[in-house]
Amino acid sequence: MFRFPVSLGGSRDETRHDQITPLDERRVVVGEVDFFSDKRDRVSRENINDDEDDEASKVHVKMESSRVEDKDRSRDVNIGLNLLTANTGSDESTVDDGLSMDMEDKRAKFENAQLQEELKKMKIENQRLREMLSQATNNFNSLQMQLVSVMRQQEQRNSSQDHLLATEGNADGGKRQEVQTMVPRQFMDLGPSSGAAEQDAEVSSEERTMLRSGSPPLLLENSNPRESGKRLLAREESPESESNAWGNPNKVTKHNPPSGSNNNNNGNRNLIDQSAAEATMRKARVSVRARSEATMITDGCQWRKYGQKMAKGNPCPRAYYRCTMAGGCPVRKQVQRCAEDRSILITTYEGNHNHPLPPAAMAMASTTTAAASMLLSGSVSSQDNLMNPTNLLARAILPCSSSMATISASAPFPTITLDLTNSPNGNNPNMTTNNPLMQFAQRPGFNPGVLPQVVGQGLYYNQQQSKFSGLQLPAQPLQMAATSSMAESVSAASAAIASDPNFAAALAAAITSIINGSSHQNNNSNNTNLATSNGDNI
DNA sequence: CGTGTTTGACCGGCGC
DNA sequence: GCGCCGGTCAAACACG
Repeated sequence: MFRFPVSLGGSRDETRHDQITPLDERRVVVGEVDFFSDKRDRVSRENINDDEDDEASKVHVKMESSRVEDKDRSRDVNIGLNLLTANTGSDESTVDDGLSMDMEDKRAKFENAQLQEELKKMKIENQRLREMLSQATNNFNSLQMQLVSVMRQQEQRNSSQDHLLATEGNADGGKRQEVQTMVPRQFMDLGPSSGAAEQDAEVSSEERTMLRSGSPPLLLENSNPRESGKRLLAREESPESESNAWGNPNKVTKHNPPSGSNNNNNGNRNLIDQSAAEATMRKARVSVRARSEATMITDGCQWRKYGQKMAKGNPCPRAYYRCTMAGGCPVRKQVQRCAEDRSILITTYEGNHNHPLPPAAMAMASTTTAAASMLLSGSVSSQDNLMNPTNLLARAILPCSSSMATISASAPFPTITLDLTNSPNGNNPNMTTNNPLMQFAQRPGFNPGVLPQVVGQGLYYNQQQSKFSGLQLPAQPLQMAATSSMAESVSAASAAIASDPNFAAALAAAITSIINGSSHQNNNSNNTNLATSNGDNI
């Protein structure tokens, strides 16, 4: 049996932090800093509320509703009460004695109050629906524009590919040129999808490998007797991770058959494409810059340090960590202090978890995964250190400024950097207020069980999940996941939007992921722990 | 004794 | 081919 804590707050450290004053917090040097603690959010926005911190979601929901009620109460003064007394007065007999008059009056008031309560609820619901509609419309427009862009790119690619096939003699050079021009789109297909894009993704992935390694990806493992095979195999902690191709990215590409015939490898195409996509996903990195005096940020996962190196150009050593929550989990992270500003901690995540995550870990995982999905889906420009200002989806998920999130697709790995060190308020050391991803993850009402499943690429549950039977995550057939998860994801996303407009940002990434045909398995509806702990989210 | 950390060695990729 | 560099391994060590 393997159960994760259901508290949104995650670790006990957070609970402790909840009890200390900001002054204490400054004094205490913690071992880790948790960017997804909802404490600060609550302190800043809900300091009036003295509710217990047992369940952050409940607290938040309570506050939100009370806030609305306050707002509506003021409306009552203007509208409701006057109407109420006027109406009752007109309806009642003017010759009644005072006692019955009072009773009737009270009853009428009570009824009117009830009606107004209903009215309030309907107004709130109406407003919520409007927001949903607005968000959905925005996202739809963004996606539509992106779709058009993608289709255009595909057309260009197809035409250039035909040209390449015609001039097979110079295929190599031609491919290189093509790949270079297609860099922003080369990660387009992350999962098993249909259509030409799949083929293109496969091709471009292979070619990317060729470009990176400088050698064809074919049979390197066997062709290199110089213990490369031994080395590579030794790097895989478990046969599972190797079998599902979530291990070393280099190795993954080496397992792929040659891309010599970049079309009609139908026999293995799905497998190849998936491997390529997974390899790409594994390569993608999400870097989080945040101010912290601690040695490592708390992201809810368990990490084991496996190395430390002095990186060039930085006097601070870089530490390498591996996720140890499950055997063979390919996720790794690097932690290093910024050379310019030692108070900035740079944490770089790589890979995807192949096991269920506790709620505390889902926050960070979903954030980084959303960013990675966005990066890999081509939703953002891969121009180094530039966000394409015309990319609406990228702006939807990272609308604040280009200084907050930077994309780097330069070799060796495409990396998206979430910079949490710049605050519009200037002095907030946690710097999360202008980051929708962080806002979303920080919200007390945030249901960490929603996004990870919506963002399909993110929290990858493979067949190893049978080890974690305590989470009631039965493996679903892939096809079923592809169909049912779609509807459930949309439903979950809608629900989350209703509770939080900021969810739109995450939804943008989610939709991107879905559109890209990610082969995620939907465990949201099955994860009773998460569902029950945050069920009163709306 | 089990688990996690440290640290020197090793490997592959890449540029010259 | 060589050297640099990032990343990883694994033996030694520390700790509870």
